[in-house]
Amino acid sequence: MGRGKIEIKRIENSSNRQVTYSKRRNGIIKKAKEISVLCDAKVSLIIYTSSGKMHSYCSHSTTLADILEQYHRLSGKRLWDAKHENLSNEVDRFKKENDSLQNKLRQLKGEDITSLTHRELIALEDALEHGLSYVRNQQLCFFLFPSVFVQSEVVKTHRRSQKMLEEENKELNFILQHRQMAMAAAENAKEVEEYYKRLRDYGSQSQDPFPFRVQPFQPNLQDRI
Amino acid sequence: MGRGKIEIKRIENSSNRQVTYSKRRNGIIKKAKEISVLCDAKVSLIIYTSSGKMHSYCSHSTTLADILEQYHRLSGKRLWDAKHENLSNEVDRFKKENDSLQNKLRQLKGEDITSLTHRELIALEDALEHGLSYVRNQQLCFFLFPSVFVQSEVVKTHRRSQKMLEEENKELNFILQHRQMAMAAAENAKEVEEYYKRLRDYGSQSQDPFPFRVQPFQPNLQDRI
DNA sequence: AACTATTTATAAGA
DNA sequence: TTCTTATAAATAGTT
Repeated sequence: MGRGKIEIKRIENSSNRQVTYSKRRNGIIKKAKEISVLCDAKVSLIIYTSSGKMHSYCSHSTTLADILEQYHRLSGKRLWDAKHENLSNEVDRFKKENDSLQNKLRQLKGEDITSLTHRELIALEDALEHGLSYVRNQQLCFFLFPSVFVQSEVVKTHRRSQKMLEEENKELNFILQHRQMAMAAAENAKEVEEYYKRLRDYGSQSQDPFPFRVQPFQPNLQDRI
Repeated sequence: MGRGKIEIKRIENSSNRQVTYSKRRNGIIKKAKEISVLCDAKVSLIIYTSSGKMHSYCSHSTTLADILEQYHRLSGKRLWDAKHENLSNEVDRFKKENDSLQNKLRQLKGEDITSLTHRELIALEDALEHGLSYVRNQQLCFFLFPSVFVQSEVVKTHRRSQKMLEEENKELNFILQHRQMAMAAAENAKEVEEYYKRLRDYGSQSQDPFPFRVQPFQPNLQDRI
């Protein structure tokens, strides 16, 4: 219907295509209206091009949702099923992942570990120790460079120096203790001799034979380094 | 278009209406096909009468579900049922929870912690330490009762006794060190006096003034308890 | 966007 | 329903 007959195939000229689309779209929507009125039919028409513009027609006194509901009932084709199923699967997937993550978290917190094998326990311990070392290292970084973005190389280097510092500290503390003990020992040399004597018959006595006057060094001092 | 012009209003004669419906339905579906081919358009057409017969057309290479999906996106009108929306929400919820769990896990592994505050780091460290103590405790249980199902009460009790054991061990080690020192000090009393003298002018010398003969106790001995 | 020659759809009849 | 056909409607190409 027109000046010439056309073959029904894609119109390659874009503007021609656009014009034809516009004309025929109006035509088809008019037809849809007509059939819905003439024949008391329910019609839903959705039409859009690749350019994205969408037009739709839905016969009077119904909604698209109604029509789709009917479609669903009459055709038996459940439009949403595929989509629905996908979503359901997705939910399941996430649920499972969630459970597994929760489990891992609980295990890292030391809960629910009675069922683990020895090997798994060791792996868990390693993971925790690693985490702890990173966290402590980060705390140190935080303390030393509160406002600086700390790069991992710096972190590593720093970590090393931290270890060294700790070692040094331990040594220093040891020497300090050593000296304190030595000084105390010197001052209490006589008393020490007495203790020494007592020491020899230690074993027959149940109470501690060493009410030592020397200041005892704190056994947990190293923990506080 | 026909032998006579007709007014667009409901055709009251039922069989006429049926005939017209049939003819125009074919017509509109043909038009839908044509526009979809000519203009590269996506078309969805659902049409049915009160008598219940339904016909639908959907352009090639798409499905009705696709088109409705697009409709949803372009029009913003929701066609899904409540169930669907629930599922969508559920997926979102799980996704978020998952992200948060993943994040926590990463942090417990010591990753992504540069952005944490000091307070958060301390909490993290505490969590790791707790986890570690539980895991180590469990390892001990594993070692002690390899084939027994260990109930949590037993674990707790055992943990307590382990703590006590550790304390006792520390004390014993301390006393041992103490005595070793005392014995050594007594034996080296004279030397000690000399050291003591040296100690007084300590500060002018750069090298260690205390080449102590007393056996140094191992500073990491406690670590090995 | 309007025009119009032509094709297409279809109303009425069989 | 389907076929036929006269005629209304739609529209391709043009302005």
